[in-house]
Amino acid sequence: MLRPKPGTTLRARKASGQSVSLKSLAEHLGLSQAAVSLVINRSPGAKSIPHRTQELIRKAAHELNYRPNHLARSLRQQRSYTIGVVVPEISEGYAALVMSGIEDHLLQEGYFYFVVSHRHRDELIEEYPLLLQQRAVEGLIAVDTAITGAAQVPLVAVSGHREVPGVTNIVLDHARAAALAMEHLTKLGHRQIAFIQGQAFSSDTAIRWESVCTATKAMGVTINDRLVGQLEGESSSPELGYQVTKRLLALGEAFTALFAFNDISAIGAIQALREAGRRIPQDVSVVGFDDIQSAAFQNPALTTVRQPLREMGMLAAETLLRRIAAPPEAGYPKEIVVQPDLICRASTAPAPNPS
Amino acid sequence: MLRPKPGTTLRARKASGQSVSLKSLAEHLGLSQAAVSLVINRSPGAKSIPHRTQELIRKAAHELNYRPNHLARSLRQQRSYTIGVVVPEISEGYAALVMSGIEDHLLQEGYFYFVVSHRHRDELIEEYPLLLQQRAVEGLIAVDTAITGAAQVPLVAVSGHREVPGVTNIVLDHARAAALAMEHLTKLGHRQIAFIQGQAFSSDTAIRWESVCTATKAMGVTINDRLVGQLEGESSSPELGYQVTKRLLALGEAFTALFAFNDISAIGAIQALREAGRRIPQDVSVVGFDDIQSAAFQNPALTTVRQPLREMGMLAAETLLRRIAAPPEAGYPKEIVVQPDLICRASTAPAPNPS
DNA sequence: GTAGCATACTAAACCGATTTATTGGCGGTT
DNA sequence: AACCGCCAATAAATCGGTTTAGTATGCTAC
Repeated sequence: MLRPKPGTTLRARKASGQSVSLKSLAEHLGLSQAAVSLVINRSPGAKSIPHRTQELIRKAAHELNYRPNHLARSLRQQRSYTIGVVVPEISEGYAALVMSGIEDHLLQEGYFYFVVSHRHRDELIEEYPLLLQQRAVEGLIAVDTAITGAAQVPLVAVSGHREVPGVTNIVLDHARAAALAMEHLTKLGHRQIAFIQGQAFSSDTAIRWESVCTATKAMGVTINDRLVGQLEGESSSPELGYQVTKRLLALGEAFTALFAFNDISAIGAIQALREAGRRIPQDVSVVGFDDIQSAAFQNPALTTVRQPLREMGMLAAETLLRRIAAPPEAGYPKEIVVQPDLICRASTAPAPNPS
Repeated sequence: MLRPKPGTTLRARKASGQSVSLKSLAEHLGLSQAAVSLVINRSPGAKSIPHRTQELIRKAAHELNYRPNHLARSLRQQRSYTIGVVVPEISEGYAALVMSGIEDHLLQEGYFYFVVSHRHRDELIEEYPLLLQQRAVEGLIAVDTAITGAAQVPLVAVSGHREVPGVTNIVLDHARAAALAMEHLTKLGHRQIAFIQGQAFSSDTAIRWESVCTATKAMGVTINDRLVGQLEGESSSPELGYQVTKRLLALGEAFTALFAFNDISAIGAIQALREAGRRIPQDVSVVGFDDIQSAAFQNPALTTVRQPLREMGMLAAETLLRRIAAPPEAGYPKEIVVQPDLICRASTAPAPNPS
C-alpha cells in the first residue's frame, strides 16, 4: 500500500515511511497550516501567536519529525538555494580543488549545488547551463570553461577569460605567475628554456603564453620556437605532456629547463626526460603550474607556480552568493585577481655548466 | 521593474529575461494549459489532439523558448530526477574517479546530483543524508562512507561494508585483491613484508586487513607485528604514509617489501624509504592500492592493485536507478562484487639477496 | 430520433509549501 | 450601544506545472 488512507494516524504514517506534511501536522494540532508555517519559519507574522502555542507547534513538529518539502518551498518562494557548477571533468585535480573550495562556502550558507562535466564537448557546454537553469539554479560557476551566451542568472567564471557581459571572472595574475617562474629559472642560470603550451581549448592557454613571452623578454631571454611544444588531446593525463616532450627531444635542440603548462604535463614531461637519460634537476630543471595535490609528492618533488585553487573556489562561491543577494540593478565585479606563489621544491636546480 | 505588468506581451517577457510559463504560452495560443502540457509531454492523453494543433503548440513553445519549470513538475509528479552523493572529500582522487563514473550514467539518464563532502565528521555523515532527502532526492550513493540509520530512499554504497537493511553494497573482491598482491610479492621472493593499514574510520580497513592475513597465511608467509603500521589522521595526503613509514623504519626491523593501504600512502612511503637511503625497487618493493590516476606517473611507476573505481561508480548509479524504478516491494541486491587487477609497474622487483 | 462513440478539448483538483488579507472575539473607551 | 484596537489565528491565493474527470460537438448506426 503506497499511501495511507485518509484516516491513518500520523504516527502510523511516520512509521510507514511517509513523510509528514504541513497539512497533516496542522490537522494533528487542530490549527491552520498558516499558523504552523509562520511559527516554524519564525517569520514576523508569528509575533501575534502566543508563546505557549508556538511551543506546542515546535514540539509536535519535532516529535513527528516534520521536514518541510524543499521543492514546494522553492516553488513558492522562487528561491532554490541551489547553484550549478560546470567543469571540464570532475575527476581532474584542478577542478576537484576548486570545487572543494566552492563546496565549503556553499554548504555553509545553506546552498546545494549540481555538478556537470562537459569534457570539452561544445554541445554540452552549451546545453548544460540551460538545463541547470531549468532546474532553477540561482547562479552558475564555470570552472576553466568559456560559457557561450549570457545566462539569466549570475555567473562567475574561474579562469574563464572571456569578457562576457554579466560574468565575473576569477583570474590569476598571470603576468606575475610567469614572472615568478622566469625569474626563478634565470636566476638559476637557465637560458635555453623549453615551454609546453596548453591545449587550444583551455581558457588559460592564450593569456598564459602571452605572459610568458612578456616575462621572458623582461629577463632578456629569447624564446626558441623549436623549444615550444603544445599539449594535444582532450585527456587530462600526464601522457599528453609525455608525448609533447618526446617530440621536443626528437628535434635535438638543447635546453636546460622546461616550463610546463601545468603540473600534470610536467609530470609527463619528467617521465619523457628520464627515458631520454636526462636527470631531473641536474640536467634539466622542470617547473609546473597549479600545485595540484600530487605535485608535492612527485619524485623529485615538483617546483611549481601555485594557483590558490581552493581559495579561488571559495571566492567564486562567495562572489556568486553576493551577486544573488544583491538587487538586480546593482553592479557586479568584472574581474577578481588572485596572486600566485612560487613553490620551490626539488625539480629545479642551477643550470649545468655548458661543457 | 521586476515583473512585467499583466498586459506585457510574451515577446517582451522573453526579451526582458522573464521565463515563459505554461500559462502564458497557453494564453498566447488561445488553448488551455492542459492541452499544451499534454502535447509537450507527448503523453497518451494527447492522442485526441489533431496533428495540426500539436504542431502549432510545439512551434510556439520553441519560438518562445518555453522551458518547463522543473520544480513545479517535480512537485506534482513526486519525482525530482535528482540523487544525492555523499563522499568523504570531493577533491580526493578516489572519490573523484567514482563520481566521474556516477555522473556518466546519471546525466545520460536525465538525472542530476548533489554532492556533499563530510570530511569524516560524524555529525555531517548523519545530517547530510537527511538534508538531501529533504531536497527530495530519489536515492543516495555513499562513497567510502558508512551511512548510519536507514534512509527513506534507495541507497547504494560504494565500499560501504555495513550490512544495513535497504543498502546495496558495491564492493571489491578483497580476498582476491590481497591474493594478487601477495602472490606477486612472494613470487618475487619477498618474505619480510611490511604493511600499512588504513585509518580506523575508513570502511575498507578491516576487511582489507583480514584478506591480507588470509592471503599471507595461504602463501606460507608470517606477518611480523613490528612491520605493521597504521595510517593516522584525517587528511588524504601522502604525508600520512610518510609518517607511518618513518615510524616503521625507526623500529629497525628489516623488510624487503611494503604493501600500502592505498596509492596515496604508498607514495608517502616511497618518500620516507628514499630518505632512509633505500632504493625502490632494488632494496624495497612497494605495492599500492586503488590505481588512482597519478599512480602510473610516479617515479618509479607504482605497482598497485587496481580497483575499477570509475566502473564502480557507473555500477552504483545504474543499480540505484534500477532500484528507483522498481516497485517498492521488489527485492534489491545486497551486494555486488567487482574484481581487482594487479597492475605491475616499476615499484616492485625481486627481493634482494640477503647479504 | 436517439443511443453510442470518437474527437477536441477544458475545468478544476492537486503537489506542499508561503504569504496576504481577513475574521471573530474580547476588553476598554466614549 | 457603538466603536476602536488588539489578539489569535484562518481562508484563500499563489508558485507552475500535471492529471483526472468531464463537456460540447459532430457523426454513424439502428
